[in-house]
Formats: sequence, C-alpha cells, structure tokens
Amino acid sequence: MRPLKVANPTSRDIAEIAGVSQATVSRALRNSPLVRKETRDRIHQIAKELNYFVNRNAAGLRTHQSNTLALLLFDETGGADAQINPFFLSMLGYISRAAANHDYDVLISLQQLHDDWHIEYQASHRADGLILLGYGDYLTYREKLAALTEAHTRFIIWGPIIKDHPGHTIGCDNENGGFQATKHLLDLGRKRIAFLGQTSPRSPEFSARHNGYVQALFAADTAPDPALKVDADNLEELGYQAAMQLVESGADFDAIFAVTDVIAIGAMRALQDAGRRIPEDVAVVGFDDMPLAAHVTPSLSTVRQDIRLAAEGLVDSIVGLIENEPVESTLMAPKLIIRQSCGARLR
Amino acid sequence: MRPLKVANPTSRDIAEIAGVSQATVSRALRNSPLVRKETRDRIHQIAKELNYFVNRNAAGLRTHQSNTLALLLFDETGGADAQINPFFLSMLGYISRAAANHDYDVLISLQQLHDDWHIEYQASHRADGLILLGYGDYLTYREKLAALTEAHTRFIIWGPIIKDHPGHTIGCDNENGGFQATKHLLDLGRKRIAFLGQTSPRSPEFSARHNGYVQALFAADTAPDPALKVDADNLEELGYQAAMQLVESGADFDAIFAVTDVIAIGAMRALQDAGRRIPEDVAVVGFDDMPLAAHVTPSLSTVRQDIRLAAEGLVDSIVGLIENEPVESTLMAPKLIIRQSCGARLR
DNA sequence: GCACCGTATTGCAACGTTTCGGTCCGCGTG
DNA sequence: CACGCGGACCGAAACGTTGCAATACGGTGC
Repeated sequence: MRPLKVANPTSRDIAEIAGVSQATVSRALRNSPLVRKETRDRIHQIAKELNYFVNRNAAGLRTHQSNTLALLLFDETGGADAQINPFFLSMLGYISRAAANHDYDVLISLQQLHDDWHIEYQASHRADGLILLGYGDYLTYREKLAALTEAHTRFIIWGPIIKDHPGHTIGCDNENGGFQATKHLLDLGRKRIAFLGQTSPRSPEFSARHNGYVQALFAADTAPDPALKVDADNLEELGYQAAMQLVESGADFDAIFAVTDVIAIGAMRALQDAGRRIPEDVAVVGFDDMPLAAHVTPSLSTVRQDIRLAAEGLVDSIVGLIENEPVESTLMAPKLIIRQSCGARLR
Repeated sequence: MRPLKVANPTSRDIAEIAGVSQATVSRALRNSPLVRKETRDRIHQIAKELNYFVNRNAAGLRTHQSNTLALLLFDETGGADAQINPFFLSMLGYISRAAANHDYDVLISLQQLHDDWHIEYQASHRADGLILLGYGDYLTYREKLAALTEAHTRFIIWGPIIKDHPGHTIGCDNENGGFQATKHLLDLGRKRIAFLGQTSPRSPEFSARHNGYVQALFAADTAPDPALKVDADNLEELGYQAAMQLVESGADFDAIFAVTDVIAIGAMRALQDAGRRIPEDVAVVGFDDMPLAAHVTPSLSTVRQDIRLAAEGLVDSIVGLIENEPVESTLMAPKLIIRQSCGARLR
C-alpha cells in the first residue's frame, strides 16, 4: 500500500498508515523509549515521506510551553521613525543564535516604555520567558518589572544590577569600565580629563561609569573638576553639542571620557570642527565598542562589553529560570580596547 | 459575589463568573455583534480583573493561524561569531514595527543557507508567512525557494527581481542606483572611476549595480576600464584589500564607486593609509546608507535604499499573501545621499 | 492451572479556543 | 390564537497533541 499524500498531514494520518495508534506516533516522534526501535524508525520514515511537522499550537496547548523567548526592546531615544540603537541590534543577533542552540525561537517586540503588553507574552503562552533589553528611564521601568513579578512571569534583564530591583539581571561592570578608561588616560599622562554624559538616578548605568571615573581620579590623587563634566543624552548630536560647549567654555582639558560611543563620536566631530587634533590635543575614550567605533577616524578607543558573552548569559539564564533552576545575577567584566583616539600608539 | 482570583484564568472561568456560557465569552472578547453590548462590557471587565489573556496556542489550534511572521535572515559572510550585517539588522527593526501595526509578531531566525528549517515554520503553524532577507548565493538560494513554493508556504523576498524566480520579491532598483552614483561622480568632473565589488551570477544585486555603473559611463561616452574593476566580497577588510590593490597596481583613478558601504569604508581606510586625500584625490561613493555611513570621516556619500519603506512593503505584501490578496513584486527607487566623500561640497 | 511480571502498545481524556447549528423567549402580525 | 421572526445566548464538536491508566501478551515460577 503506497502512502497517500495528504495536504496537511497530522499524526493521526501517520498512525493510520503505520497501523499503530496515534499516541504511539506521538511518542515515536519524540523518541520515547516506550516505543520499540523498529516501530519508531518506521514512523519516522513515514513522517518524512508525508512531510509531516508537529503542529506547535497543539503541542503547546498540551504542554503549556512554546519553546519561544520574547525579546522586548525598550528604546526611548527617538520616535517611531528612528533607527534602533545598533548596540542592541547586534546583541539581538547573538541572542538569537544562543537561543537556537537551546532550541528556542525568539520573538521580537519593540516596546515603548509606556505600553504594557509585556505581561501578555507569557500569559498568552506565546513565550516561555522574556528578555528585557534597553536603556530607559529606570523609574518607570521598575514599575513594569514589579508587574511582571506579580504576574509570575519569568524574565531576565540586561542592565545594571540594582539593589532590591525585582528580577534577575545580567549586566556589565560599568564602574569598573569607567575606572579602566580613566586610569588608562591618566597613565598616558593626561591630566585634565573631561566627562561627557548624563548621570542621574534614571540612568544608573551611566552613573556607575561616572563613579568609576571619579574613583580613578581619586586613586591618582586628583579631584574631579565640575567644569569638566558636561551632561549629554545618548545621541550623536548631543555629544557634539556637549563637546562644543566644553571647548567654548574655555576650560582646559586634554582628554575626554564619553559615557557611550555615540556621544564620543559626536564629541570627536566637534573637536575636529574646533580644530583640536585627536589624540594629540585631546585623547578620547568611549564606552560600548559598537561596530562603528573601529571605523571612525581616528578609530575610537573604548570600553568593550562582550555582547556575545552577554547574550549567551542572558539566554542561559532565562532558560534556567524556565526550567526552574537557580539563577544568579551576574556582572560581566568589561575590557578596554585601545585604538587611535586615546593616543596610546603615539609613543 | 467577589470574583475569585485564579492563577491562570481561562475563558471558562470568566463564563462562570459572568454567568454566561463559555462560547459567549469567546464572542464577547472578540467583540462579536452577536453579544449584547451590556454583556460584552461586563465580560471585558471581568477579564481585565482576572488578568485574563487568550491562550494563543488554543486559539491558533482552532483557527489555524498564529498571527506571526517568521523573519529568516541568511548571512553567508562570516562564521557563527560574526556580527550580522547591520543593514539587515536595521531593516529588522522596521519590519518589526510594521508587523506590529498589522497585529503580527515577528519571529527571527538566523539561517545558514544550507540548513532547511525554513519550511517548518509555516508547516508547524508557528508562523503564517515568511520574510526572507539576505545577500546570499542565489543559486543555492533558488532551490530553497522552489522547495518553499512546493510546500505552499507563503513568503516574500527582499532582493533583486529575477525573471522566473519563484515567489514574490521586493527590491531596490540597483541598476538605477549604480547609475545615479556613477553619473554624479562624472558630473563632478571625475574621469577615472573605479568599481569595487564582486559581480557574479551568484550576487545579482551587485551585478545590477555594476550594470548601472557601466550604463552611466556609456552615457558619458566613456568605456569602463577593466583595470579599474576590483572584485571584493562584502567585508570591510576585503574592501581595504581591494583599494590597496588598486593603489599598488599603479592604476590612475580619481574616484571609487563601491558596491556596498562596508566595502567603501574599508576602501577609505586603505586610501587614507596610502596617503590619498578623500575627496580631493579620490572621491568615494558607496551603496546602502548604513548608519555608519554618516559618521565615518569623511562622511560617506552613498546610495540610500529606503529601508523603512522597504520594510513596510515587505510586511504589507506578506500580510496580503496571507489574506489571499493579489500581491505584486515591486522595485523601489534608491536615492543618492550627498555627503563629504564624493567631493560635491568642495566647490 | 494460576498468579504474577514486564514490555509494547493502546484508548481515553484532557488542553482552551472558536464556531456551527441550534434553542429559547418575547413580540408583532394576520 | 397560531405563527413567524429576530435577538441573545447555549451546547457541542472540532483542532492535534500528550499524559495517564489500562490492556494484551508471552513467559516464568510454584
């Protein structure tokens, strides 16, 4: 008897052809030892011939899981038209790969911080767990997280580890990164190091980087000079403005530590427009090591967050949570990447 | 009677509380006119109080759809570690937004061209349709597409429109883009324009750009000089090598049209290392307008593909296919973006 | 001959929706 | 008063899978 081709075969069709019960087919396809190897192979064979694929909705309905992770990307800067922060985008790529290794799919969802679909993903059984990614206003953010915990949603956050913050977190040791960057500039003989970037309780990551900066100065018996600190949100244009402001203020400075690469790149453009040479007159170090950093001229020295490792950590953790294993928040060590803009290669 | 809170409420729970049948709840929640407004509101109210969310697996099982689009990203260049092409990543962002507007979720999947999960997504009812994104080897690619058609999978491709190619396609008018770029350089008085990039039947998009280049030269009564054409795959390093090779060959050239921004950026680095000034000695134009392009020094003139529009087009089309509406392949007009590297601003 | 055992398999009952075909009821009409 | 009709709701049948309890069966020990 030649197996008849069916448009959308079900496990029942296979059962009929194989002459076994439908339950046996299900087990066979999932390689259960409860089915004799011989039958199992035969069933696999038939499934392949019929082009059968398990209906994930039916399976999910039964098992209460979806083998899917929802990746929620919060991005405050810019409106609906804006490009998404490339740093997060490349993270997304690695997350997706890591998830695939654990047999999970990734559902992406761009969120405005004020919406609240976030709960729905798990409640509707569309995803088994959530990965939250984004620089955002942490005060608003926090309420969301509380709501998630309340709803027994499993989630993991990329971001700073904050005391009493709900949920598990994987983040970069921002303070250490700020310290490394600043110490490096000091070691190169720079004396007057400016800090560009916003520091407020709303962006604890940036505050931590600033802390590291201050620590390094203290360690070198220097005090931070308020005249050398300029606030700037995370946009290239604002980095430009901040550096311009610094130049025009007449303040004396021979280096800049920018709290993100985006700001650093804006600042470099401003310095060039103002006729300052990089790194001879002003050394610059950024933070993040976004793809762009290696390609600007001069290439940007920066503090790298190993996003590939971070992505893998995030996925491991959320999968751990889903499988009810104990998971701990982690702080990852950043690494200073030396290129041209810091002037280390001048010697 | 106070509604009792249930851990994972179902529509049946709601029905019980509301004192109606479960069927009515389903209808009410989907705003069917078959339910009196008053009852409908009451049911919505209760659902909200219970924190009820429709179980998508059950709904999908019944309706045979998932309201999800699978985004398959093919990326040949680079191994598992490599960064994903940022051009596609930003496209992904826009696609995700556009999909949200149509009430679709987006499932991402990074594929190696040689795997063949692609069929599974629709067959397993995980996605209603596929969006294919990627520069790849079109010969291999083509077989995949045939398999998809065979399996009655709905899909839409971002890429070149090729005669007899299976499936629907949305793409950029690459030839026109190449023409614009080259003509612009000619209009600026450049006489010896080099072309950097791979052209083979395996990458028809790049070939089309090259065609445009040739057309523009002909239109200006010039013939393309083979000595000014250097092959390079789409990696920064290879762009660097290609430009270096051109310099070292001693060939006379005053402009470069690079088939992608990535190559252009590598080429610019090489030119700078070789002591050629951009744009004074050599004008450079790229293709894609990736985020990086605006920020390299000098900023890169390039041909922009409006990826936001493209993303919306892709989503509109795949949704159309899903809803059995007629869909046509489209060619989108690219736009020349003038920055510093082409030298137009020198005057 | 009977109780008992392990193995290979089976049937049945969920899982939570959506939807098709009713039913019930009140009202207007001839 | 019989009848038809529309509005509001209900019951039950899918959908395709998986987990659980049950069964058939050949063999073994007493």
